[in-house]
Amino acid sequence: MVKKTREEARATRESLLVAALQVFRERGVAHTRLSDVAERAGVTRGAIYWHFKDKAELFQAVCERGTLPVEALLAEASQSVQRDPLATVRQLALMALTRLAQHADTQAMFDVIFHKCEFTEELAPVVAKNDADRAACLSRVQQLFNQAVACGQLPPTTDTFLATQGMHAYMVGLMHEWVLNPQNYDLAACAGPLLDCYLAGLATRPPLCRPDAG
Amino acid sequence: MVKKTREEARATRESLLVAALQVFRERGVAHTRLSDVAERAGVTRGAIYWHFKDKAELFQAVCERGTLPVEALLAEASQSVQRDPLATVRQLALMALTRLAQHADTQAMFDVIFHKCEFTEELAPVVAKNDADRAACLSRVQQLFNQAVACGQLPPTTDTFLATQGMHAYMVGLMHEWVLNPQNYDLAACAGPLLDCYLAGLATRPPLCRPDAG
DNA sequence: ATAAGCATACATACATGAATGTAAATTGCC
DNA sequence: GGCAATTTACATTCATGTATGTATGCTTAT
Repeated sequence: MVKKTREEARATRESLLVAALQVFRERGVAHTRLSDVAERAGVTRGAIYWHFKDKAELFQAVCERGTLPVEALLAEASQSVQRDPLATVRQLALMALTRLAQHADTQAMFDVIFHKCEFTEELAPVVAKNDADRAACLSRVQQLFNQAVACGQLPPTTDTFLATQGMHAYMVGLMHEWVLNPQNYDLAACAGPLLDCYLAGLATRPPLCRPDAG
Repeated sequence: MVKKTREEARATRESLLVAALQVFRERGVAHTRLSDVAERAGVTRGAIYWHFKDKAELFQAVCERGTLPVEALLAEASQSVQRDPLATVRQLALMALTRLAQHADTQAMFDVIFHKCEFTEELAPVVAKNDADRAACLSRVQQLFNQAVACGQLPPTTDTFLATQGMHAYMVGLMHEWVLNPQNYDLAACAGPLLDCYLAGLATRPPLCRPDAG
């Protein structure tokens, strides 16, 4: 039973991605053998090498499959000029956290990325993509914070660069830690209050100093 | 040249830990060959197997060597009953960030733990220790937040559990991201303002709701 | 429309190298 | 001289990548 139709081939590829995500999460990326992934997907290693050059490319595909929808969200929100920039930031962050809270695959993704993966030279392309995504996201958020300053939602002395770094760190930390133990608290329910807390801090006591700013 | 004196043996062990930290950072823990560590330390693999059972034990030793001083800080601060609990939290966090900013070995440690390491079953003891440390830290911080509520520094309706989760996430995120690119901003200089921002948020709009709280 | 031919989507088998753990050998301190 | 500290040598395991096999879907020409 070889040579499937095009649709079946796509299905095989998809099941490989799903299997890889699972096995990566269980064993860690580096310790994962492609034979395990193949077995989980119900094929042999040959199938993997047909669809992907090697483990790195497989991992990259897994990552892109997971981050694609989030990026779409961000891009969508980046289009329009917002009347309420802070609310936009809040909404974006809330959507990201909500998605994480509700989507099992997303949890698996971030678990792998945060705790089951070594970012070494081998995964250079993934690292580069991560960096680019982060930069784009940070840049967009800082834009929104700048707009927030402009329309009086944030104090005029706000260092929006630092505010953005803090915001991003907060998000990363929340996801990083929550994924470790999803039972710890109900993220979907608490995301709003958690975000509002930081945003309130920004409004009342934003970072001002930045001695090394260029 | 074999059979060193006790002091020399200790020095060998120490240099192995240093070498391991470096190589772990460069290649990632899983991809590190013990032969590389040995070479870096100027010995052979045999020396490693004398001092440590295997790579996991070596990694564990590296971790404990790095987290020991931080734990000491926390333990110290946990002793005294503080008159100004929020300031204590601030000071603890500030010390952690400052140490990270100034101590190259600490940067290497967190770089490894956050980005160059897969927490799989193989490293179960390290994971367990991490969990215990985190739990202790969170518990201590929540105590302090409770005291802060008691003495009016935080609103009486504050959900100190969530506040603690947020605080911890913030710290983790700051370290996680800053270590990726220490040139990005001067952490030692910005840590204070960044912390004050979140703490101000806690004071003005702390998380209240927690539907799933037991 | 259909048969030939080519490309596709895998499976199987193999060769290779690499890292590990251990056992034995070596040397020098106490 | 016995043991501590380390080296050297060895056996084994294991995952990888590749090369080859193969059967089927797809396409084109007639």
